[in-house]
Amino acid sequence: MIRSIKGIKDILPDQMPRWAIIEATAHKLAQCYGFSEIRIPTFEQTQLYSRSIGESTDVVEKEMYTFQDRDGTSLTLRPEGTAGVVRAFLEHNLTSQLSMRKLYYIGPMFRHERPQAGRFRQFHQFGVEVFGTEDPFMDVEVIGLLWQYFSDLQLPDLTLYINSIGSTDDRQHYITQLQTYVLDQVQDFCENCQRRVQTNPLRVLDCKVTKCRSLTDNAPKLLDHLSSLSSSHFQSVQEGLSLLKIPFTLDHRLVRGLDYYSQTTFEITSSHLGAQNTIGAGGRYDGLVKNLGGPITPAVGFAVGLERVNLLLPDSLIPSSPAKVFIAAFGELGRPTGIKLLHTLRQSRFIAETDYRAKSLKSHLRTADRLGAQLTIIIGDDEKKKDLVIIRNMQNKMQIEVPISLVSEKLGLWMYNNVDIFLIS
RNA sequence: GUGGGUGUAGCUCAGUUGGUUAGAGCGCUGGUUUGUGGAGCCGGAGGCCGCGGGUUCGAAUCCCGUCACUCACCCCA
Repeated sequence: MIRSIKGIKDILPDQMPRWAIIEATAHKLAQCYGFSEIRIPTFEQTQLYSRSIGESTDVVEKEMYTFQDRDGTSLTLRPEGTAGVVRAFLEHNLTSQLSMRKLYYIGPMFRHERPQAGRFRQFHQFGVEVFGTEDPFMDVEVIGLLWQYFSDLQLPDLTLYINSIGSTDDRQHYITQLQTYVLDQVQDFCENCQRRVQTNPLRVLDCKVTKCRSLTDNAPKLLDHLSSLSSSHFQSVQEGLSLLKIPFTLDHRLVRGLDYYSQTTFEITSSHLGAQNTIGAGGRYDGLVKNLGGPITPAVGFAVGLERVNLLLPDSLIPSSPAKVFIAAFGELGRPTGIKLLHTLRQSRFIAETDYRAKSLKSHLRTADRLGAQLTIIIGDDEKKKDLVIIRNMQNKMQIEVPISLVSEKLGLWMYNNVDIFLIS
């Protein structure tokens, strides 16, 4: 048997109502905040990702699905959304049309990681990007949208962490200080950190090993080394969040793993998720558009892991399925009449179903029950001869006889106008 | 890439110190007045016990390998 690829999951029908809510809420909210949807390709030239995410990041170094096109160019399945959005933004000159551009996307992303709770090789993200303003209140708006999204979906026990990693210059200065601090006692750090202090020094800060954490507790803080510009930007972000009453926690260890981030970074985690507990995260990336060959354009955005959202989504949000009608048609005369009625009802957009395999009324009713039908229309030879059908209320077993020509009308009254047709007869 | 755990019916799992035709619950299907569903009762279908090798008179059970799933490291949404 051919199985699906490791870490790549089917979303089966019973999960679809959950996904429908997750996506519908994203669309509704993003548009409410003034964002327009964009659909970008699922694969691009490899260099788009390596250049924007960063050559030495884990994502680029060992997690991308990269392959050769027939002409030899290197292509990659998108590991995240921002790079593609920026590329489209530049390619179609969305810069010049408006001074500010707000875009959102929903779709699958691909990363070759070892699967784990809340982590898959194909997963889905909802993300937003704002181009063209460095106003700290736009950071607040983006974080506010993210917070509102989770709160609309009633996800439990969330914490918002924020930090600022400053400008490129701020970081350069800070990193040398951090390195001296770490190298001073480098043998006390874990192997990973001993390597990281050279390759990606900031990540030493968010090492999970307790020994490393206590060592870095006293390390110089990035927040103390921001330029006055960066510092006041971050100050304004915090004031904005307070103004909107969005609770947040400062976390000086919050360092994003993708190279393009600058200034504000943020992350929302849930305590119900296991090891992969980040459900949404993002930040500013003021340098990326220029890096990819565009004009200097400040930008800010986030991405949400929708599988993780699904893990937290309470059942109470899933709407009950709409009313269904089942046609129990049997006998030489009843069956064709019922099939015709089924067709008519569907043309009137009733949700109607039958079971062609069922021969007896009993088996019809059993299927009706299993499908969760609210009403069953019984039509056998006896009914056909009188041009009647029986409508049975599956909840209370009440039945009425109705002329075939009036079935649609009666069903409409019962379903859409709340008329109890079983009492009136 | 590195560890730990788990692989028995469609699903959730039992299976005793190796011992005969491998079990349960749920689900599916049929019957229980032949035209009235859900509950009860009775019956039925459905398993190369993940795969390959080894030990043994005998392996679902012990050993080795392999694959898959899963959790964690790592990384990130």
